[in-house]
Amino acid sequence: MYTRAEENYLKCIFHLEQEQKGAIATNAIAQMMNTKASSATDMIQRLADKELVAYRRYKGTSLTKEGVAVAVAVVRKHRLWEVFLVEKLNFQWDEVHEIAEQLEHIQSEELITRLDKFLDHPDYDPHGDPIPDKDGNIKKTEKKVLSDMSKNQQGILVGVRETSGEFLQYLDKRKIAIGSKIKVLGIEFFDGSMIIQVKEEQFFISKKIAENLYIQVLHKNQ
Amino acid sequence: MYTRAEENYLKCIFHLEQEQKGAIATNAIAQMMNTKASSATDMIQRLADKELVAYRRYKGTSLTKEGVAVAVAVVRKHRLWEVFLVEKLNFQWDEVHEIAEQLEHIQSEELITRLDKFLDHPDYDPHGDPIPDKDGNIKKTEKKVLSDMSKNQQGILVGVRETSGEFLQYLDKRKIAIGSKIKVLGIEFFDGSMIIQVKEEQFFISKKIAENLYIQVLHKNQ
DNA sequence: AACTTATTTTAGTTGAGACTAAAAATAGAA
DNA sequence: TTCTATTTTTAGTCTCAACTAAAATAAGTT
Ligand SMILES: [Mn+2]
Ligand SMILES: [Mn+2]
Ligand SMILES: [Mn+2]
Ligand SMILES: [Mn+2]
Repeated sequence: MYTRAEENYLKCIFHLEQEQKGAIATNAIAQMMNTKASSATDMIQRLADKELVAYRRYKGTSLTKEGVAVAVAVVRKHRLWEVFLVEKLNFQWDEVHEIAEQLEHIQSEELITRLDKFLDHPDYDPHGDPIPDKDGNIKKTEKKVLSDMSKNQQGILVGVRETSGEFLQYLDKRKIAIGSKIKVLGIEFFDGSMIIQVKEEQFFISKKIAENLYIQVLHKNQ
Repeated sequence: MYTRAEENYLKCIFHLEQEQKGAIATNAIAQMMNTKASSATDMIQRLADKELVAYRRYKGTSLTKEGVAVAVAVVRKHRLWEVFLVEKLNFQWDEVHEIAEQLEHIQSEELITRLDKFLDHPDYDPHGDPIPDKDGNIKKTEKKVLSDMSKNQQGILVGVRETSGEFLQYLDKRKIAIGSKIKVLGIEFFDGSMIIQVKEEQFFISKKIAENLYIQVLHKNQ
């Protein structure tokens, strides 16, 4: 078994590897972990001793096979608990992350197996992120960020990048949710802002918002 | 917020206070916590600094009002989670304690409020122990241990003292469960063993078993 | 009361995981 | 290439929660 801190660092490195290719900088890890670079170095070295990461000083860090396995297991637990909180306890999707940050560290294979079954083997969490299966396989949907779409394209909102309460509440207020059909009506080239259509309503959204919405593009006949 | 270790010590002291009156000996705490007396002293002194316990060196420890409140909140969480594990995830009653030991430390008022509602505000956990309400009130039933009952008395099994897997499986094997009606058919004065009747069947049980079964005594007409 | 034993506390270490400050390495600019 | 700014690592310190060994206190026995 690994400690809570070890699990959190592994998960952090895993998420960073999803976004960038190549070794992860110590500073990036420290920043995401809300800690100092020296603390990150410290932990990275411990993880390297345990062969959970490959680490070359000054060069960066990457997860080993075992490191990935541990990280994915934690992500699986996190997302399953988020589903539980929303589906069974009726939390809003912006309220569950902090609690799942705690629940993801509960150690019991059997618990997760049964929770997964109780939830009817969900494929996605409330934010549209895929839930790894028991063997660590992650169903990856080819999605693009809304800001990369062009005029008149349309698609389904399948996920969000940001998960802060403020952002999710911003979406709620506009009734934009996972599964919403979104059409790009116009793009302002100067600042990347957009006019989009969701159901009957049209919204102006900044580039910053558009960069945090994952869309599965629909083609003509869909 | 208190640390996991602090919560565990407070809960431990709480349970000891339920069984004995007066200040709790350091050794008793150390023993229940599976640690050394010196470690217990250390933590007790920290708890005393935070005014969670009243402590007089060499004399013993007792919980303050605040200490009781923290302990009861942890017990509430522990028992609610046990109900969840048994009622919703279909665990056996002997499998849930270890997992609940972890879940009881999850920090979220809202989570417990919603879990309680989801479970339909249960009064007792799977082992027959009362679940404190949100304000810390514990419904105490006057129960006695089976070994204190006399011949021909009968009652309902309302709780177990031991919660080890071996003991609970022993009961399962004999189909003795919370709610079972038990009648004392005979007592052997030499060793305190008993012959009891449960439904249609009769069992011989040792004094040790009888001391770990809590019974609500039924009178003549019940 | 004095001696012996059991309990409890103190003193000193350890490891995990954080921190600050200083040193070392790397990358970018001149 | 050499200087400078940035990144990263090392060294040393801190707190929490455990440990062992030794000292202090309490309890029990003769
Ligand atoms: Mn989350
Ligand atoms: Mn999520
Ligand atoms: Mn329990
Ligand atoms: Mn219980």
